[in-house]
Amino acid sequence: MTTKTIDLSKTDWIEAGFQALITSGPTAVSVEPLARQLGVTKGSFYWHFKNRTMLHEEMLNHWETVSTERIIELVESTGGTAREKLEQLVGFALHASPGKYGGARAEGVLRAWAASSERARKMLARIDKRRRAYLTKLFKEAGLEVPAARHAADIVYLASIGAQTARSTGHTIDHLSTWDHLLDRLLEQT
Amino acid sequence: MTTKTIDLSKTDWIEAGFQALITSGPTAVSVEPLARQLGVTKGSFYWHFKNRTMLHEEMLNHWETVSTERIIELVESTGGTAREKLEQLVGFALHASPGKYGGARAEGVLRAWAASSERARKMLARIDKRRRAYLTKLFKEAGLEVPAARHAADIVYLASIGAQTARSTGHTIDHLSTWDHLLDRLLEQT
DNA sequence: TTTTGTCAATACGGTAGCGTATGGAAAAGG
DNA sequence: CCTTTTCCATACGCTACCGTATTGACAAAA
Repeated sequence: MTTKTIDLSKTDWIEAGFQALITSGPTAVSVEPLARQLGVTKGSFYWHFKNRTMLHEEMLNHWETVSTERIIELVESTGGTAREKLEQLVGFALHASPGKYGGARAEGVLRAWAASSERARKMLARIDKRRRAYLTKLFKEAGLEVPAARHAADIVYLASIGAQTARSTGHTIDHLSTWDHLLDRLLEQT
Repeated sequence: MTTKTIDLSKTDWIEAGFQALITSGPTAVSVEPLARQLGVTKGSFYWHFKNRTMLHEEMLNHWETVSTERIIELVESTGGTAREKLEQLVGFALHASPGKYGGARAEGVLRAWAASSERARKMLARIDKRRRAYLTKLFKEAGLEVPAARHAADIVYLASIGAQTARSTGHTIDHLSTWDHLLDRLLEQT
C-alpha cells in the first residue's frame, strides 16, 4: 500500500551524514550505521558512492557552497546599513542558522573533523578567507579604517567560531546583548 | 645493554592518549594503536586500566585540573595590573599555552569530543564556568561595571575558544595586535 | 632463596565495519 | 512486450579493534 519505492539519492545520504555527524561525531559517518538509519542496506550506499571517502568529500563540498555563498547572498539581498547587516550575520551565528541539518551545529564538528582531515582543513581555510573578507568589507562600510576594520572582522569571526564550538558542546554562553555590546565597542569612533 | 625495563605508568598512557587525540582525533585514542605507539602490547594497557572508557575518564580529569587551576595560579602569581593579567591570559590562548601535550591544541579537539561524550560536556562546562568567572573578576578589577564586565568576559572567552578551534584546524587567524585591539575597545571608558 | 607483587607478552573469541560480487525487482525506454 | 537502466538486498572475505585469560619475566621483600 505505502510507497514501496525507496529511491534514495546522494543528497539523502549526505543529509543523513550531517545528521550523524552532529549527533554522534565523525565516527558515526560510516556506511553501515547510515544505512541502518536510512532503512536500507549498504548495497544502496555503494551504488551511489564509490567508497566512504567519497561521501566525506561530497559532504565537505556541499558544506562549502551552503555555508558561505548562501548566507552572504541572504544578507546582501535584504539590504540595510552595514551595522544592520552585521547584526543579521550575528543572528545567523547565534541561532541554528539557515539551511537544514544543523547549520551552526555542524560547523563546530566539522572544525573538529579538520584536525584529522587534510581536505576538511583546506575547505575550512577557504570558507574562513571569504567570510573574513566579507566581514572586513562590512566594517569598512560602517566607517572603520583599514586596520581597525580588519581587527574587528577577525574578532567577530573568532567569537562566532567560539560560539559555534561552545554550542556544539551543549551549553550556550553567548547572548544577544553580548553581541550588541561587542558591535557597539567595535564600531564606536574614538 | 639498554634498559630492558619498560615500566609504563598510567600517566604515560594518558600522555600518549593526548598525543593521539591531537594528531589523529578521538578515534585514535584506542587501546591497540596506543600500545603500538608506546612499543608494548595491550597486555600492558589492561593492567593499568579497566577498559578504554577508564582511560578516557582519566584523560578528562587530568585535563580539568591542568587547564584551569594552573593557568589561573600562574597569572595570579605574577601579579601586575588587571590589564596585564588579561594580556597574559591572552598570550596563553595565543601560544600553545603551558604544560605538555598540546595545551591549546588539545582543547579544540576535546571540545569536539564533547559533541559525542556526556562526560566531556560536563567537564568542559565546569571549566568554562570557572574561567568566565575569573575573566569577569579581572574586568571588574579593570574598572568595568557589572554588565559590561560580564559581556567583556564572554566576548574574550568566546574569541579565545574560536582561536583555539581555528588553530586546531591548522591556520592561525589571530594576531597579537588583534587581541590588543579587542582589549582596548573593551576597556576604554565611554 | 623462596615468595610475592608488578608489569607485559601471547593467544583467544567476539564484534563491527569496509568493500566486492552477484543477483533481483521495478521502472523507463524502445 | 522486451530490454536496459536504476536502485537495493544478500552473502562473502577481510581487517581492526575490544576485552579476557593465561602465562612469563623480573624485582623487591621475606
